Amino acid sequence: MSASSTPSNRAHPRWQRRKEARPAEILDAALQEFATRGFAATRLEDIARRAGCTKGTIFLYFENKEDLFKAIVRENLLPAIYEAEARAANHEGTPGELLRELVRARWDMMVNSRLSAVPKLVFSEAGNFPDLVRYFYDEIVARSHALFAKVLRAGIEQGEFRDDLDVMYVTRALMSPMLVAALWKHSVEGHSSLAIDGEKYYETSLALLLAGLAAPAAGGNR
Amino acid sequence: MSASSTPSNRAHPRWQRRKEARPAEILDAALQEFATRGFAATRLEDIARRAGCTKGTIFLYFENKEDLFKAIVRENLLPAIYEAEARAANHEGTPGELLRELVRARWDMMVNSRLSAVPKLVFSEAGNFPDLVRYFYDEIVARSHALFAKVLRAGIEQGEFRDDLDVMYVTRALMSPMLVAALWKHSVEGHSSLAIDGEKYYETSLALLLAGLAAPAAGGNR
Amino acid sequence: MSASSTPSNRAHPRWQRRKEARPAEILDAALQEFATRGFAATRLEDIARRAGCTKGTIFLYFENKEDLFKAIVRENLLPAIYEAEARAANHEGTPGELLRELVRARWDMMVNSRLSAVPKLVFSEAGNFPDLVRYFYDEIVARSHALFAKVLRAGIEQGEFRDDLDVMYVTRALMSPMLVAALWKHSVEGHSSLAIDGEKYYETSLALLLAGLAAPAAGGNR
Amino acid sequence: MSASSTPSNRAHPRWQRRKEARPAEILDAALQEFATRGFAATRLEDIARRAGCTKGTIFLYFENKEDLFKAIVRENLLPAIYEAEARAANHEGTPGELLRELVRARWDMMVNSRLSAVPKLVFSEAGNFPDLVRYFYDEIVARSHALFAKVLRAGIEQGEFRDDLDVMYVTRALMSPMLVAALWKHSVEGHSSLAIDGEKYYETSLALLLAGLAAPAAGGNR
DNA sequence: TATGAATGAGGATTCATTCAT
DNA sequence: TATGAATGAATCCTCATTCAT
Repeated sequence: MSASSTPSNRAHPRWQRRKEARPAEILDAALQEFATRGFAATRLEDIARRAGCTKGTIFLYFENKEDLFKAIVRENLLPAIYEAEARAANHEGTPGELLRELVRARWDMMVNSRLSAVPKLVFSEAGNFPDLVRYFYDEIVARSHALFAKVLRAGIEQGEFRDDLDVMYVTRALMSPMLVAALWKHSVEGHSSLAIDGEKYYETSLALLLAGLAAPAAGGNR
Repeated sequence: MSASSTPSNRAHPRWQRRKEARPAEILDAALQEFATRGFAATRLEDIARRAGCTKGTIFLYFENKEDLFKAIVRENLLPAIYEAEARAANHEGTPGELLRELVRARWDMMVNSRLSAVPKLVFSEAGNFPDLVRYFYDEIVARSHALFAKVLRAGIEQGEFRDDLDVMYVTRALMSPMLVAALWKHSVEGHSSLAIDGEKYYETSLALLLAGLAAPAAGGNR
Repeated sequence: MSASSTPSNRAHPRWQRRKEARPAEILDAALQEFATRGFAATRLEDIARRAGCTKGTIFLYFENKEDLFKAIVRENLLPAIYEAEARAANHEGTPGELLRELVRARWDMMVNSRLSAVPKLVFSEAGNFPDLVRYFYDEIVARSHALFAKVLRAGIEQGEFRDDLDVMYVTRALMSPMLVAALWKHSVEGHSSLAIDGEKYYETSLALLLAGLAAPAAGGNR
Repeated sequence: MSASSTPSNRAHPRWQRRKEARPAEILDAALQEFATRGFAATRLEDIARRAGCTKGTIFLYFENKEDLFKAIVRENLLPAIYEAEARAANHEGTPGELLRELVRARWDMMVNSRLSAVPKLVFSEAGNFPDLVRYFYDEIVARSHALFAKVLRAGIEQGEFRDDLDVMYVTRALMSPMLVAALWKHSVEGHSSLAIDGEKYYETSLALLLAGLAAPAAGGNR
């Protein structure tokens, strides 16, 4: 509408800014509500209230409830995943170092960020949205597996990692704690007083898995 | 219609009287449906159809939909957990052996049995049934943690397990693959073609975690 | 079934007696329940419980709920009304005395007997059972009016009652307290602590109405 | 469809926005329907149709069916009763004149106005809504009794009314015809052709009761 | 004759969606 | 663009009625 790129010199900046921010605000509110209650149990009115608008407004930006749901995954996930892959591609160091870094980054995305709600959602609603599962699997899970597998194979070749395990299942083992942490955060925590220390969970899991992954010492006694 | 006077050879008696079997059949059908679609999205009619009865029949045995939901966890879980604890109490062998056995038994219960639907349900519906979360935590999670922690501490004392990790978080690390496997089974699998090999997942995870848990070799070079 | 008229010499007297008493027991239970809650809000199970049988049994004796409802009025009312009319026909005395006696008898039937539930029922359910209203009106109300009117006219002719009022409306005035007393009994009383003294109500109303009905004294100054 | 751009000349806009008027319209429709069929037998759809809206709209203004029911009594009755009391307080004249006026005003409210449905409702539903009975008794019945009793006592003191009757029961006797007239109107009338002439009923009843209430003439011959 | 498990139509209630404002 | 009153399809739940026992 305006040629200017700075919002401050518009006539009605606040209102205007809101107009552009609305879809994202709604998406965000929806993500939280859906992750908390599930798709079916979430009322659009709850989302609207959290987004600071009314039910009707949602329909200005999204076809219907289902469309809103799918947009969450679409809009939230891809940018995050592209960024993650880009960072990984630029890394230098041993496979062990790279693996640690990859896991850390993925942990921060899947557990510590706003996006932690997505895995909860996908697991919970898989039965109602098979398409979503496929999408999530192809775009997130499979790509992650490929990324991790590459690093694992490099580490095996270089003798840093043990070579008696199926790489694809090692990847899954590395991912399990993240998934559980994300789910825990959006299910047990917040609805009870049963929080866990995420960092400690991360460190303990990683310590076990990476130690278990290390190639046996040269004249080793494993 | 038939000359015979015995009702049993009628093609389709309008209904069967099955007072004894009904509640369990309904509970089972409900568990599957709830785990698949979630509480809110499941229609009682779907449960009824799967249980081989009609909507109305459900209300002969359960107060309402919520009562039915809670009964699933109540009736299914406790017997299983008692049995598991009893088995553990009678075990003889090294902590390492006992730990393997415990994990295996828990895996079979949480992943391979009909009960695998329960964790899926609890995670998904935590936001709508906080009481349930607390119940599940107290009766299942906390008890399991206590059981595992005891074995872990014994192993540490006997020098079999490393002593630099927080026992409670080691327990969580051991449990993570089970949870993910159970969730995977009831979300990704069956709604897509993305099955995983449970046994391979089990073995790989355990191999990594137990190797990582082993105390460093005497003159060790870990 | 049995030629014998004494129940005591039957083979299974108690059970047998029950069989014959059932319809009446059910009708009676139904009358109470319907009068308390109304037709629609009364569940057949409540009636059954009060009658000491089960739902199914009701259908052995009555077509359906509506049939049961109509039977109440049919079976209960006519015998009572015939008896009342017979008693009135045999009376001797002044119109004033006869009127007192008629009112008293009607009061006992409509307020003090089990039948007091019927007027409550008829008023409440008139909208749902227009036939019933017509039946009740023709069989009870109209006949009563005719009976009372005859006595009133006799009293007027003999100079005992004043002659400036419409006889049919005098009848209604005489009936009003009975109706209110019956309704009160089955609505306000029993659901609150607001009982009234029926006899006092009777006496006061009658005292007022009969005094008001008396012909002005000869050289009267009323 | 029409060339005009004003929506008002469309044949049938799908719905009308009538926030202000709706509650009263619904309440009024509900009063009629409830009084006709009773609470349980009335379907919300009937009320909606009569109110010119759909079922859903009712729930915008009332919690549920029961709330709607209670609102009828709450909203309709109190304003009427306050007004009635205010009018009585300002009256001047003999107790006899005041009594006539009170009865007339009450009759108009209880028999001739839209509110005549309320007594019918209260009597019919007393068994299902004991709270309502208590409320109705305290707010309407008890207050009316007090008002009438005061006038009656004044009349007795001034020698205008006879002094041999319990004032509270005289009040009841005065009220009975009104109640019966109101009930008649909402039960027998309209569902059959059995209308009565309200004014004649009023006059006859009052003539009898007031004549009966008059103190015996000085050298009287009662 | 009596029971009560099972049925299924009916009605209250919820909430995504529409649309007048 | 935003609102929120109104809608009506969808679903839980009740209960009269049936029928195997």
